[in-house]
Amino acid sequence: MNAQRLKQVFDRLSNHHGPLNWWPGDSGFEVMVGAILTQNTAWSNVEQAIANLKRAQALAPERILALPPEELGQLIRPSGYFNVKSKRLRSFCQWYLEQGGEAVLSAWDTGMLRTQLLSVNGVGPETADDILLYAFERPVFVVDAYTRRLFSRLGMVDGDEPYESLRASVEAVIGDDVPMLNELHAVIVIHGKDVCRPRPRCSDCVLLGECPTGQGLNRFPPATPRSS
DNA sequence: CTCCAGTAAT
DNA sequence: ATTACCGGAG
Repeated sequence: MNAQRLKQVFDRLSNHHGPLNWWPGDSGFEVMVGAILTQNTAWSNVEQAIANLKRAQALAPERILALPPEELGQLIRPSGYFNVKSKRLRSFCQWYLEQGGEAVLSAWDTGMLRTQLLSVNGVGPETADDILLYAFERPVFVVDAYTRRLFSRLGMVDGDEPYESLRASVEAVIGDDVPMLNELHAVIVIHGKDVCRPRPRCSDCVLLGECPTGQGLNRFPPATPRSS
C-alpha cells in the first residue's frame, strides 16, 4: 500500500464529498444497532427500522431484550434478514448489558474491545470495526465491499487480500488519526454508492485521472452487459 | 458456498 | 424484471 497514493486519494475524495462527520445516530448505542442492521443492506432501509424502534421506544438494550423476538423482527423488518438480525441484535444487547454497558466498555483498550465484540454472534470484522470507530472513536480502519472495489479498480490492492491484511496496511499509513479514519471510510462509502458503483460513473469521478480502470488509460472497459 | 429478505433504483 | 445493498453464520 503506497502511502502517498492513499493520502492523495483521501484528499481528493474528502474535498469532493466531505466533510461528512459520520456516523449518523443520536447515541453510541444507536450507532451500534445501525452497524448490525446495515449488514449487506441499504442504509435507507436501516433508517426505517431505526425509526420503528424509536417510535416503539425500543432503542435501548433493555427494551430490545424485553421485546418478544417476533415483535422485534417486525420492527426491524424494513432492514431485511429480519429473523437473523433480530437474533443478532438480541445477542449483542445481552453481551452489552452483561459487560456493564457503555461506561464499562469505554474503559477497555481497543484490542480487548475488538476481541470481545468479535465473540458476539452476528458481529464480524466489519461490524466490529464500525462500532469501534464510530461508536467508541477508536483508531481502526473499516474495510468493506466499497473499499475493496475502489482500491482494486485503482490498482492499489489485488482484491482477494484478507480483511485483517487490508485493514493493517491502511492503518499503517493513516496511524491513529481517528477523525481521518472516520472521514476516510465515510467518503469511500459515499463514493462507492454514487460514483464507483458496480457500473462505474467514471465521468463523475474526481479520481479519473489516476485510475487505471477509468477512461484515462481505457483499460478494463466498464462492464456494459447489454443495454446501457 | 449458500442462505438470509425487504426496499429502491435502474 | 433485474440489480444492489456500509456481511456473517452454518
